[in-house]
Amino acid sequence: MNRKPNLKDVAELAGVSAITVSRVLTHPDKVAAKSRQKVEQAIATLGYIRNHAASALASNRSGVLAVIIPSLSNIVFNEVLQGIYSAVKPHQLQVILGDCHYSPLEEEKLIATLLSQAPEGLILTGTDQTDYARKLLQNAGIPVVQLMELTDHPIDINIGFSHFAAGKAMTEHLLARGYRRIGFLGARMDPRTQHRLAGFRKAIEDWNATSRPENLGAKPQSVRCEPYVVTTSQSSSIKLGGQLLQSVMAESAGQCDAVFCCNDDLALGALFAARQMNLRIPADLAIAGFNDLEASALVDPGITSVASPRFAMGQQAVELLMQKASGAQTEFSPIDVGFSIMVRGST
Amino acid sequence: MNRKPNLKDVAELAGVSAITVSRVLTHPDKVAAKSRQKVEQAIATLGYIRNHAASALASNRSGVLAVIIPSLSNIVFNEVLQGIYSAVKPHQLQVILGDCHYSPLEEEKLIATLLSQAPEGLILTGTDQTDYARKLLQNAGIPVVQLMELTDHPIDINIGFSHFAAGKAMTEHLLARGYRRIGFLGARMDPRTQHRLAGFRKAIEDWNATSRPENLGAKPQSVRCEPYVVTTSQSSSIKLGGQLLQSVMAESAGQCDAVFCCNDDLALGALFAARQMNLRIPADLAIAGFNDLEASALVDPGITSVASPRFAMGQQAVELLMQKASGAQTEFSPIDVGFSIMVRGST
DNA sequence: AGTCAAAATGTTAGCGCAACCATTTTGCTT
DNA sequence: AAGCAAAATGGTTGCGCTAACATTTTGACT
Repeated sequence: MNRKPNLKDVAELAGVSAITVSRVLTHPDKVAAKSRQKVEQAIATLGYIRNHAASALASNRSGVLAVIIPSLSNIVFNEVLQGIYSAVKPHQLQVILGDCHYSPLEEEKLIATLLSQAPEGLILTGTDQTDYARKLLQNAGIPVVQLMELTDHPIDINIGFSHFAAGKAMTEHLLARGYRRIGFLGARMDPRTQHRLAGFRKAIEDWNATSRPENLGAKPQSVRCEPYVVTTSQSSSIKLGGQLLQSVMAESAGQCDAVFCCNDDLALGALFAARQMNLRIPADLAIAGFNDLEASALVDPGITSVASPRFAMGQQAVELLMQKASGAQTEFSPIDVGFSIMVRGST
Repeated sequence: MNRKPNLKDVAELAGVSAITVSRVLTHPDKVAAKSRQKVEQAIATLGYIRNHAASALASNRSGVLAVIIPSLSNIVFNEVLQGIYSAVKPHQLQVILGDCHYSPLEEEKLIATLLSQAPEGLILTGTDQTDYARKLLQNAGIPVVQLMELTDHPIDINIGFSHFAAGKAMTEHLLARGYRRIGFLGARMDPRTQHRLAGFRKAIEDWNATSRPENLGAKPQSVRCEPYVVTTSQSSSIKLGGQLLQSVMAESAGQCDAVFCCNDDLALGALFAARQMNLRIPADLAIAGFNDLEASALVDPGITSVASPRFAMGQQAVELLMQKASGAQTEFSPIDVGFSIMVRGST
């Protein structure tokens, strides 16, 4: 006999019935210690490994959690993933991970594929799913988390923070510091980046609409704020940050005195490039980023950035999913995990 | 009827038998265009999604690829993963990913868990599996890839490069540049890092054992090379690189004139710290790293580092796995993908 | 010792699908 | 139009496991 041992083989060797073996694996406390030992012994002897497919089919529980992220290369999602993995462990779930490359259509296909695994739950990034994807999810009848950003019309559970508010807050910080010719450097322009840009625009619009008698910054308050927006659909990289800085400098005829980069990769690139252009930071040019990567705190000067609890978001997503799957609670209103501006030397 | 539709429901609606529906999903070319259309129509109408567990059970094919990496937070493995995901697509496989936190024991447990999914293949990082893990894998009868480093006794397929040779080559580069008081900064000290350190030691030992009449570097050749090794079990970070640089400077009483960092995170941290210590690079201190991260090329001066084809390794792992799974070939000798020293301003 | 509830174990049936082989239909050749 | 191979389709069965219910055993108490 060379085939893989199955439950029955174990049961025979242990001198019990198949269901008892099954119970040892799933509800060990429902089996008397004596039988349990015999069964465990038999399992070890045979090197038995339970057939997950059969188990899932019979029990209608897949033990699988599906996760879709927009990019494997962006370290930001790694931290979320770490949170997910850490929270998943006690629940005995396997994670099936998909990368949709920032494309709602790829995401839709992935959802369809992953749903065939009958996952216990599904964690998505962002809130821009296609209509068909939303329909699929509704029919699937499993808890779904939309992570990272907030929406007024969540599919189910929603955990994140407002990228609009964060973009606005960072821009207000730059304005408060006295910068008036502020560039926005944006790459890839996924929905969250667009919200950051919208926040940027709103902050400046509000600023210009307000007449303020007091002098708030180092520079004269009389100066209206002039935005310079440079975006590209290319994906972010450090190198690109340098290139975009050059673009914004060209566009502003060198007048730009601050740049708000849509993420820290661009900000680092801008910092390195600014040095080579012999710009003093923050005197000649302020640089702000987003995501608060480790390097941002350690370069000199440190880059002011927006921090958010990514690891915790991943954890919470799993926790709420499991709560919902076990029927404990059925409705959650969107959860705002907030953000904070980490002010450093670059502004 | 509110339950999920199954094959039979689709078959009835389409006016064909269940098996025909099954064929539309698995071997569409075996079904006449007319029936195929009817079936596809019915699938769309019902929003049918195939039950993967039942399919796997009946067909004895899980459509799953298991991957275990040592760390989600290390971007190095992300690039390997990207290669894996890109190669997996045409094979219609789902990836189940495990993170063993650099622990062979956790890896062993993960292997046992993942094997219950009856994956078509398994990709592991490194070659330091436990004996029991190796036994499990032998019994599982599926192709296994050990990735990233090479071994003389692979479990099955082995793709990687010699970290010993890379460590040695980088150290020889520093020696050739005339540095004679070289520090090694090591964190976490996983097997690959240890091999790099061994290569470092071997290069210096060889150097000191050789009498050389010619003057090869800027500094007098008569000076024996003095190694300073500082290691920690903490995991790598940029910040830690700075701390380790201080340690090695303390240990060498400030004599250290070059540091070989076991990865680029440490090297970046060392670079940032060195600047704050007002050390000129590479005049006062040379810095070498490992992994060739994007930032290493873009900081000023650029950090000399060891590059390896991580994306390609991931791809190749999947390709060979699938070849083997389809029985095309049964034996592969270890595949050395090599490495290259990217020389930059820091040395 | 007898009673009885609780704990432990067993029996039966079926989850949804695809392999296997049997049968029917199609389309081509003479 | 007949004959025939190839293509298309279908019926039956079982993959390995667990839920639900049925039965037996245990042990706490009177």
